[in-house]
Amino acid sequence: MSTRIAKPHPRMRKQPRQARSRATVEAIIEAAAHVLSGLGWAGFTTNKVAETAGVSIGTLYQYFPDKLSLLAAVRRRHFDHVLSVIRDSAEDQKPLRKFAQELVRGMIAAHSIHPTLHQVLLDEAPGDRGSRAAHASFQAQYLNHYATAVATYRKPRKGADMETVARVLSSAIEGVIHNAARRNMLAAPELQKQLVELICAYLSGAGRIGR
Amino acid sequence: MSTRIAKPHPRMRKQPRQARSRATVEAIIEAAAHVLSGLGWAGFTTNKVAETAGVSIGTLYQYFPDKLSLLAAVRRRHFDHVLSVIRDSAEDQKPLRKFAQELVRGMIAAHSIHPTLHQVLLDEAPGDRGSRAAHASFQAQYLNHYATAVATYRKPRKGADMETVARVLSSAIEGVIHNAARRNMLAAPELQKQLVELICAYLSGAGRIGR
DNA sequence: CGGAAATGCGAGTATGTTGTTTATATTTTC
DNA sequence: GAAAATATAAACAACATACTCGCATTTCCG
Repeated sequence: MSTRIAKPHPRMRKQPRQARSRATVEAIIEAAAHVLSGLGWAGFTTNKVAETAGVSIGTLYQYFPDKLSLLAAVRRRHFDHVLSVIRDSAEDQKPLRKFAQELVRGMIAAHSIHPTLHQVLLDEAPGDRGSRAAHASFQAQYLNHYATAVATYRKPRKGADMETVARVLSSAIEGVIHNAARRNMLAAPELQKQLVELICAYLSGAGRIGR
Repeated sequence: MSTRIAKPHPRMRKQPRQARSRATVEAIIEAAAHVLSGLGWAGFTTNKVAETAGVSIGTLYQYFPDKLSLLAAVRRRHFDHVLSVIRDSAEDQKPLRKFAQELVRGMIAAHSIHPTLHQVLLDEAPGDRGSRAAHASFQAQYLNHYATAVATYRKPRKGADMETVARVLSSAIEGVIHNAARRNMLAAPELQKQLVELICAYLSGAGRIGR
């Protein structure tokens, strides 16, 4: 076989070796997340990202072969973060309310840094061309954590598809948080309380009043 | 007083007089909604809209002075539609479950035509420059209808701010529908049922198990 | 120190996009 | 059949923006 091509990672043009460049790369990704969240995919330009990062455009292209690889880096970082939040809030057995509280607190915290990043990543930005598998994997894990929680806290009822319930729950939470983020209301404690109550009510399954 | 300036509407360059042109304008707005929903704000170009409408670009500019006025037209039409759905589902006294069912059915129907239009209009597209008042008015009415429903069906509980509850409810519903739209799952009856249950559970206020 | 490697710079380019106009053709009205 | 209304699409001008390249600066290490 021929020699391995010097391609350490398909997503990075040059591997940062010194501490300085590692900080630079971090700054670029952080700036990219900031721009993406603040200006949306339409306003996500490489020049803007470089400027925001306080870095030259040339420097950016020294580490990221193109715009999409930068997007992919942001996506990876954010998804890893969100995933860890969900995992933590459901890790060991705890009362429903406690679970809901931790989940809400965690999700809100995760979105407080870059309020609309999550939605932009899911809706506006183009899907991962290179690693569709990674994206699907995230979706699967994400849903799976919710499904686990549902299975734990919700008594199985007739004809209630686990997956659907998990999807409804997750998208409802995301909807509330996204909406609050747009209004800069993420910090409002009243909102957190209501979101917790929504979760608890749905999972403990009231509503079937008449029967 | 001086003569009224011949500016029938600031949003339309030329008023369509014949039936043919009225159909053209309608086709343009419809195409605009379609493009906006399918390609997002980033893909929303006047040329694309004209092409989709099966109309020349020149024709488009005969009736819409610029891109934003076209966007405004789409927004107006869509918001009017959504508003009427909510109004209808809460118009007269009916049991909670009935209300929820009609609301869900109506919202899903409204989103089935252009699945992601609502979100694009709210998130990606720039806000109305000309008629900020109109936009605010929509928001107010929208929330108000929800608040009314909340007041009707939810027994007042300690420290539960009506407005917050209404916002949580509306954004949760929007989140679920938006998410389902992205997956082409709007038609799934199981999803509708779960969404109804979510609404009922939250409004009838279970969840406070321990007390 | 001092040379080499790593890192950073930013003007410049090339390429495309896109909103809009305009001169012309076709259709409708009366 | 003339005038008004409507439709056409080529062309443009302005702009945006992803990306390169040659060179300057900093860090590493003997």
